[in-house]
Amino acid sequence: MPEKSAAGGGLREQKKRATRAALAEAAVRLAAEHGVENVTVEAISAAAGVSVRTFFNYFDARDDAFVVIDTDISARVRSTVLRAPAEVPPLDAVRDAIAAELAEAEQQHELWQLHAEVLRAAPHLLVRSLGAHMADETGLAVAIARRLRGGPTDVPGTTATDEDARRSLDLYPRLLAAVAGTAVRVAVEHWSADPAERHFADVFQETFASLAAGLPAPPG
Amino acid sequence: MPEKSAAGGGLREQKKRATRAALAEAAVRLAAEHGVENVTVEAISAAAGVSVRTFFNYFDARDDAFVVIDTDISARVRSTVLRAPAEVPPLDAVRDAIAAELAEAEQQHELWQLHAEVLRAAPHLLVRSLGAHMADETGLAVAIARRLRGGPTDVPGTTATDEDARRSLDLYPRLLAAVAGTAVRVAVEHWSADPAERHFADVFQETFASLAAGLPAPPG
DNA sequence: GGCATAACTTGCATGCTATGCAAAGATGCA
DNA sequence: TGCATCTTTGCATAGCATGCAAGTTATGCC
Repeated sequence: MPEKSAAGGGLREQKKRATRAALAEAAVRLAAEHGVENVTVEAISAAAGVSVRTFFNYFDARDDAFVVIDTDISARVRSTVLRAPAEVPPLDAVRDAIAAELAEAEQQHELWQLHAEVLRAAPHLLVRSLGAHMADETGLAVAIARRLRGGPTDVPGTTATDEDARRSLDLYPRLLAAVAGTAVRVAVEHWSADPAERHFADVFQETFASLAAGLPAPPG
Repeated sequence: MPEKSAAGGGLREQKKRATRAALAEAAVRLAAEHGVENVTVEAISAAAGVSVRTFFNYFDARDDAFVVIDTDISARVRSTVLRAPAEVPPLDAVRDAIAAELAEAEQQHELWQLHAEVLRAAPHLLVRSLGAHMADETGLAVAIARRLRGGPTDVPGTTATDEDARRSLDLYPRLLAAVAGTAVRVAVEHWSADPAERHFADVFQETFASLAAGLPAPPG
């Protein structure tokens, strides 16, 4: 029964963390061994030493147990984006924030490996996973929007193209957040098709480079 | 019991299309009226005039009924992309193919509107919708890849940067397909938040313009 | 037309997923 | 210690999803 990162306040809090982690870990290990579809909630609960009913106190749906390893990744991405120097372009800021998180995650290697394996065998879970992790796409969009408002030129007055800018501003953060998430997913999928060939970081950077260049046809 | 677009081969084929469409339409209408969570498979099946068991012959899961409205949109997009003149950049080809389909879809206005409404009220369905699009995504990626191979310069021999190009080629079509899908979703979401303010086509074009420019920070 | 075949639909049986409720147990605090 | 609060659990219930076998309907071939 491993604990989560920062050991929070009281005993209750710790126990909850431990239970959630135990359930998630049990789910992933069982799935790696027997295949996702052959793992029942009952089995997961038993392996974690709690009742089935308790499982559903922690997860809204069976699939969610396979999906969330670290709950607050998206929060960290948001705050990293906000802390980036003002002169860094938004796309770069998002890219670097995500890259940092991915590098971080690789340190929990073994479980992460299993997790990736499980997700690769179950595409519908991969969607759910990326959806869950960075996913409060809307949250990231808000962070980006805030970053833009408090941006480089600390805005004296309103310009002539004001209305036009505001409209763009609404659309742009949403688009950037969504596209970034998609890019990560594509990078992971492409890389995991043949993990040996290239480092993931390499694929990741190429993906974002293509985005930054406006998705031109590659030479060839 | 409306029929689908191009009336396919036999009577069976037609009936299947009709049944699937009836189920999907019933699902969306019931969801719009009573809320997604209050619509049972039984109700959908009854409204479509088939048994519950038959529902599951058409959809793997209840939620899938709310997600796919027109099955062969993606097929038409693919073929349009392939038919585009060779000198058109990939991103533009994809944009125009999708734009054409969307213009088409607006003729079924009312149902489409309902569908967007339902998805907006049910975030988890939107995730699932993503999943559905991902299936098409691979198909679109293949079309893009083929288009690139049979592209402008009809490839005499292999160049020096060959390996590099091949790696890019694998990643690029996937990325373009995925990002295009995401862009459409974002455009729809943004537009549907306030449909009166702008024409959808306008938002759509702005979205793809931002992509083509490499997602630079908007002026402001 | 009439028949054999393949495809589609249906009801039944079964097992898993998910939620509400109330009782019992664990924890935190004075 | 004893009270207030949160958590866990079993039970009941409803809906979701699949396999199977039997009944219906289209299709192709004579």
